[in-house]
Amino acid sequence: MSYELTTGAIEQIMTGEAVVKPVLQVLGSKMIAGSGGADRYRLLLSDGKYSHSSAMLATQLNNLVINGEMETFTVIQLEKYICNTIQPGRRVMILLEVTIIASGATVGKKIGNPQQFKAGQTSNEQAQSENKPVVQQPVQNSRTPLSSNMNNGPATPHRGLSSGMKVSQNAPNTPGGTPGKVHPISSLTPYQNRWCIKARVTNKSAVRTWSNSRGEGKLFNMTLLDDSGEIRATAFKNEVDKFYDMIEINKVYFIRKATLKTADKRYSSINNDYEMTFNQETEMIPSDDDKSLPSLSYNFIPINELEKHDSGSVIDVIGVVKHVADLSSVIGRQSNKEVKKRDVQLVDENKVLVRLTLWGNDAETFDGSSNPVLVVKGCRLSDWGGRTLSALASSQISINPDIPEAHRLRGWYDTAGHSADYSEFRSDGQGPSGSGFSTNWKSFADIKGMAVSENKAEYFTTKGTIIFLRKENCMYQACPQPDCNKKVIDQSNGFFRCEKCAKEYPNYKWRLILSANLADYSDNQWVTCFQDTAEAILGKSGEELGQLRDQDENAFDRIFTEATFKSYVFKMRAKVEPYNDEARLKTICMSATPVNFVDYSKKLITDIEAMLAA
DNA sequence: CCCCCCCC
Repeated sequence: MSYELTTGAIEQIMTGEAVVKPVLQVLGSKMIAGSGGADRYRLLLSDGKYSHSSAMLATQLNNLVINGEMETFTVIQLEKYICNTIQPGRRVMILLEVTIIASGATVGKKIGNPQQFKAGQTSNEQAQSENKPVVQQPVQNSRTPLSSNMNNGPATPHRGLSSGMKVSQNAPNTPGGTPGKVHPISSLTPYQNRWCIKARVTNKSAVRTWSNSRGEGKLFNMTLLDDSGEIRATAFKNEVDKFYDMIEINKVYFIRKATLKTADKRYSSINNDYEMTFNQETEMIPSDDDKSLPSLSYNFIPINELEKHDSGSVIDVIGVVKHVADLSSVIGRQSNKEVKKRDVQLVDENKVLVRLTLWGNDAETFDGSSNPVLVVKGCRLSDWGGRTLSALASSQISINPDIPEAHRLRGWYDTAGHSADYSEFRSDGQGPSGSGFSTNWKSFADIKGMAVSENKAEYFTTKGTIIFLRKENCMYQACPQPDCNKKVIDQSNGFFRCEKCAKEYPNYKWRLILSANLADYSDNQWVTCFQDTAEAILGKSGEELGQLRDQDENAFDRIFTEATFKSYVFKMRAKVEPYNDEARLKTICMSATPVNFVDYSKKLITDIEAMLAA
């Protein structure tokens, strides 16, 4: 098998031309030790004609080298890169995203007979000597909305790079700096440090304080927008004092000398791969309002496309409120506090319905009569029951906003949408979702590989078999009060003391807490079964088991033997919890239902069909 | 350097 490289790409890139997704071969890599674990890798790349060693791997891709996926002779495709001029005639490529086309072992040899590329060996080298990054097309594409059909309104400022890259307005002279050119937000990367943007502040959070094992402090976030894109910025401590009061939502500022880093999509819906952190050097200077700067930016995900996005990510959504549930409340598992909630159903033209949960004040004050158009900027996407949405404290919620998308949805709903049929998300391919039948099929291996985030429980369903039940300590003497299951202390005088009720009782009840090792097709897992599930698995009540243990040990043992190697559909709750300074996956079995083989076979057939279609 | 956002 031979692999074709993009011959001539290195020369083109090094002379400032944008080459879209070139295919190159790795001929070597070298670690450049950095401070504080910030090692970088420099690569020798070849296009078959020329080789060049001025290519740096973005640090988030370091693992590719560490794992050996970039060994010598590997053929790669550059999905995203930028090329910066360090000094006239000296360019450095930074690889931001690569696809491995073929491993070094598979290729096994150097392709072609590449010569070392030297700056200045071509005629157009002088054309590009400005210190301005040349960004190749796919970088720009990555910023265009995923939902183009819903993003063409004037309120969404995602223009092409050519207009975004215009360098027309000068930043002001400041005591601390020299005049500079205004850069588009979309061109900012962690790999350049001399830039100035002119942006409108479209959102500004309250000041928040934190305190954790790494320290404490205060911070606030803001969103900055220009006609090329948007970026999230965070200011901490001193910078909060310095900037918080002077920053006003909707005003325009020149900003420079902040730190750029890779954005974490779990925490924001801002359409940018990077985010900004203010530092002691950062300058933010008010400007006259520039009416050419847009004032709103949404990256709406159509409801039927929510499945294409990662569970846990933060997204923007727009829909008509088809149904509003009554206000209700739940007890937070973590906080143990009561929280108000309200579920609404959102629909759009694609005829898919999704549940959105509003919390706290948003839930209490929400008026969904008259089927308003609801816009939520920054709500969390979850895969509970297929796909559901949950508003966050940071979500910006707007009812019937004056934007084109909202007007279009209004017209559509009033004419057709109100009487249309909608499909709902479901993760199991069977049974109506939203009717307490929600299922999130995942294997034990899936869950272990997901690195379930702390504080957030993952609910999932798997078909598995009991392979071991621990008889020891599977039950305890509990407080006889109906709602108190606290363990009692035997006073050895015929009374049992409950510390929670601060009372002594002449009796107790048996409660089960059964450790079980379950196996599914992928892996096995120790799980905890409390009263109801333990009774279901053992086929005996806690009281019966308690008596049996004291009266007939053989019969007691037999119950465990007989319960072992039976299969069930298990509903589980998995969560990473700290345990002696280490994070452990704690899994609780919520229910164990005998396998309905007709239903389960149907599910398997659906899964197989989906695999074949993919 | 935050990043919790709750329930099934």
